[in-house]
Amino acid sequence: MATIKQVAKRANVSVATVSRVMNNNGYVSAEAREAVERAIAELDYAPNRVARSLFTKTSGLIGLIMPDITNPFFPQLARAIEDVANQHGYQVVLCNTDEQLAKEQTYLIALQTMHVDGLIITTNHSDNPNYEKLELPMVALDRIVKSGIDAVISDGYEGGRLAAETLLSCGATRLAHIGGPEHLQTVKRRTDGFLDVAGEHLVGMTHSSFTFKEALTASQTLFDEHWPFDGVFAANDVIAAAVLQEALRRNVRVPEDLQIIGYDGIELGEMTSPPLTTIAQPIYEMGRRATERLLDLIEKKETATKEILLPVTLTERQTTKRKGHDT
Amino acid sequence: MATIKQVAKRANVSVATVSRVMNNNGYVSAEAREAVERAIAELDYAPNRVARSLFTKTSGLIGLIMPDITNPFFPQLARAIEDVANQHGYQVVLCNTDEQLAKEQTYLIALQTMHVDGLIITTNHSDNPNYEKLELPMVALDRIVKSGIDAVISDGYEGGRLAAETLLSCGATRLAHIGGPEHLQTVKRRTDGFLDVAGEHLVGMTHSSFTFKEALTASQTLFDEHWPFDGVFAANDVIAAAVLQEALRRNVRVPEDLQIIGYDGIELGEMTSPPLTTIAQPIYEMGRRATERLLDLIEKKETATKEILLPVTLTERQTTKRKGHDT
DNA sequence: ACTTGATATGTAACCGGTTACACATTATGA
DNA sequence: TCATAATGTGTAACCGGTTACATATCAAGT
Repeated sequence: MATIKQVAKRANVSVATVSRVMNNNGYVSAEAREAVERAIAELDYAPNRVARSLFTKTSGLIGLIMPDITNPFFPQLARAIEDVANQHGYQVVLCNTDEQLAKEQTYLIALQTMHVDGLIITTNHSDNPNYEKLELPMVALDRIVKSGIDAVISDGYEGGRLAAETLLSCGATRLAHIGGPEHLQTVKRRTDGFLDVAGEHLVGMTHSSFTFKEALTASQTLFDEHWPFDGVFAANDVIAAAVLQEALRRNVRVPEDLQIIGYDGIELGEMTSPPLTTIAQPIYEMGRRATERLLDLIEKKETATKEILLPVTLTERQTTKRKGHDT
Repeated sequence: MATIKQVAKRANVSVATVSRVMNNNGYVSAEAREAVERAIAELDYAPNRVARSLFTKTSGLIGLIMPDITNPFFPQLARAIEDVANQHGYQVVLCNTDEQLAKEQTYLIALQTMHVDGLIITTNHSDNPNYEKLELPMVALDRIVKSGIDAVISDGYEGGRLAAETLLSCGATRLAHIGGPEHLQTVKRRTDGFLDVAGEHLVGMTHSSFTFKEALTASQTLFDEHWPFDGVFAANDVIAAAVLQEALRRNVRVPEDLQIIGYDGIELGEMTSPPLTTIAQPIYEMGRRATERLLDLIEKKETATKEILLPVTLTERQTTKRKGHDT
């Protein structure tokens, strides 16, 4: 890799001039510029970002902290983030924390010492003190961090309500629910919304983590302890898939005998048989907005904290009956 | 963030001594060491990786180039890679190329200028010349790059054979196949293995990309043009899920009337109803091995090229009939 | 007692950029 | 015509580490 010094020598100018044409600032004569550009082309020169980073204290790196990229909700988010980061010339560093404080702490230090320009956080125990003392632009995504940190979330409460309303308007009368991990506020809101509308119709409820295995166990518990019910709202699509599988295994017909609504709108929902009706979050959009916001924080030095709340929509597939207009 | 100079001043030593205790090399007296350690603790000092990087020309970063993290095969791979990288003090930079040469090229330059220590490549047109001229340790994962680049792959040919043998030994006699993208050698081998064993029994075959939507279209084509068949081998689990969905939609019973075998062994396979029988690649293991190999290349300066071929296994779930020993 | 090697530490050069500053030269306006 | 501003360019300091090299002390060996 050529260095700026080599370019300077070849173009018969000083490194300062080369730097000026690279960064397009300061005065440079037309001839000098041309000479430098030719030298750059000939040497296939690209400036060393590490060196630049040392001086400017910006790295073009953004840290992405998530619990586990393996959870099917996150890849889409990561993709959106990486896409817009990349469009703006940033790269993203992937960190899986498994929600372990110790791992988070280690990553935070690593990211800090490598001078990332900002952080997107899709994980945290809401009591995690690590972030607040960090002096880095950051935005929480699908999570709420209590102090003055920007957040991009979707309207879980409304989503929960929508799920209940849909189930009810599709003829379900005995509702059940499997909630998600209780420490996740954004997920708890789905449950809150659902319960507020379900009211008297609720006949059973349990909780599960977002792993399929546990969701299956939770589903079994739900069936064992609360059957019969004719409408289930699951806190995410993975859990919904588990409910569906368990229902089918018990020869319960879906949607005839039991209607199921999931949450998230991940691709998995299309792949089950029958495909899942779900409350879809605008996942890609959430990632995009979060990253754009972060870049604003980084580049425009905005400071006012903002919470961006995105709407959810019902994606009707085949685990619910058609309501209203029948085709 | 404190600098080495501040630590040195506080400990009443020179920066060289601080550096020596940080890196644990050179001679340092017990008192000096202790003073430095105290200063480090008091100032909460962590060395600036950018500065270190500039001198040492190593960054502790490895670049991960994949087509699309959104494709459910890749998150597990990414997780494995990130895990072992992290255990060795490396971070990973995520790059989604969509298999576009231009994007790859851009990433390659970006990664190079930020001095990544190595590359893991899970994508490429086998004719891509970009990598060969790069002087970076790298290993191809689930892909084969023709020149002398290390590769970690699983035994697709054997997997294809195993799929056919399983179908046959479970009583299928009319076999069909949906292959993957034809430019992917590792995927083509699955088809080769399958065809070699299926032989006369093959009644239909088509191809599909790895998106669910296209797979669904391909499935429909298969049914429209080649039905009846009683055993299908799909080139990956996403395609298998599509075949399953289409079969069920046509009221074909699985596995009674039609047996289906997928490939990959991703979690999705557990979540369909019924869950998919599949040829499982040791995905996490592949990611792990690739990363370990890369770190060897980086740290031990190994040079001999190696191709690591990992075995696949049959994961029997419920889209095939039980063969042999009935429980 | 004197050479020699091990131990200990500081100074300064270096990595490859950016930019403040000094110093020209040329254009502009009074 | 001359003061002043705009333009153009190079030198060197700086970012925060690492390490070669110089220097000094001390213990061991002869």
